[in-house]
Amino acid sequence: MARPGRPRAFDTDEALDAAVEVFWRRGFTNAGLTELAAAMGVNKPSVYGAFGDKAQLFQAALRRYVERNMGYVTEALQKPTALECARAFLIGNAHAVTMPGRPAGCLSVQAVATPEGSNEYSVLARNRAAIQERFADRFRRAIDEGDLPPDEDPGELAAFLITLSSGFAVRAADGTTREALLALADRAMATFPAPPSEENNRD
Amino acid sequence: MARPGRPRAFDTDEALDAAVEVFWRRGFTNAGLTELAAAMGVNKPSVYGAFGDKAQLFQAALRRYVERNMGYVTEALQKPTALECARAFLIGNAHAVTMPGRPAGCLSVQAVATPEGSNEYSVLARNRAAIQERFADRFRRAIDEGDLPPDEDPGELAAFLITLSSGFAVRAADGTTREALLALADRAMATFPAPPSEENNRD
DNA sequence: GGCTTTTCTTAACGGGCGGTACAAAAAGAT
DNA sequence: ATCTTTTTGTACCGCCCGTTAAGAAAAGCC
Repeated sequence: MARPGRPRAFDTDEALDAAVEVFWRRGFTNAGLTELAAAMGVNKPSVYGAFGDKAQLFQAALRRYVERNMGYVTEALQKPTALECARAFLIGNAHAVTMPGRPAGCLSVQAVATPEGSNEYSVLARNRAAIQERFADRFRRAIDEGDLPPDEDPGELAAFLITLSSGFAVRAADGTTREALLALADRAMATFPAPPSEENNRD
Repeated sequence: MARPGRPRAFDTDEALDAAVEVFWRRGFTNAGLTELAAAMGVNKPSVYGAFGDKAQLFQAALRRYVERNMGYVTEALQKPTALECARAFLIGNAHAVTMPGRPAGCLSVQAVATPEGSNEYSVLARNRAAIQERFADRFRRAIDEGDLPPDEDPGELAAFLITLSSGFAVRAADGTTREALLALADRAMATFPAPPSEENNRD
């Protein structure tokens, strides 16, 4: 089982969690390798040994961030109706960007100011686009199921949600409270289109 | 009139415009002084001579950005009704963050990932908060003028607009088109509360 | 003409950045 | 025990960062 060689003296997942925290708080460029290694409780060469260079570490951190702090996205997508789905997403996002004891805002948005055209930037943009696409798919299904009006634009509706969540992330980083964001989520949901007619699926 | 000493060989306003462009495209941390000076068409010591250090240059650039690229805020605030005011702000913002030939997004949001607690960060956050407060004041007046329902929350309404505009900036930086943002602005305006009753001011 | 003042250009400064060479240390393999 | 493999800690690399020292150049002042 155990491979030969000196065993790693630290838990890679715990170290990665620490890296997530630093990138989340400081963004990609501002997070220094010395700072990262210190937060991870590890020497710099060990970081390179376990994760590769800074760019690879960032991508690993982003993946971990998504799976540990963006579970609300998948949960929201599983709600039975489009309306519940959208509401759960906004509420989940408002909570995620205002978690007590964690950095305010969203790792993905916090790192907007990475060098343009860099791999880091496009990874973040693609991440947002992928989530948007999942919601667009969900809303297309909702139209098929008669859960949304057939003339509704599922892509635009998804874009609306992602745009709001990006805004939430910026405002949370500015110090906006969870309660204020939840109130904004409520307000935004007032635009959400009602089903075409009550309990009338057209299958 | 003319002071003694060798005259400055460049136009400080033009140089500042070039600095705005760089900060806008790259954010505070990613914008290097070598890069800034080159874009400004000036040697580094001249930058220090004319603007002070990087932080002061950034603040000067932000001030210029506000007065040259955020005129739509003041214009929107002068609209006769709260509804027109809000709509003009969102449409103006959608245009501003998608100006052809200029960086996508907003300088103020692009620099979110400045070191937390730094002067640069708090200057940006205060800038957003100040704009939000101007809209809150405008909406308070609208309630007095019977232009908004008296039970409406002017601060929350203002926060909603600022949050949307922050989201617009992030999405524009991601490549979202002006048309798509304008559609989102339309959608958001659907939530906007109507006046209490038609053409009925209560003065 | 010199003298003063200001900006110009050139060339560098210390420091922190991302990244690594090296050898000691700790495990399995034989 | 000795060899091989992998991680560890230390100490360092070259580079680019923001910033500045030094002196030449260009204006007004007298």
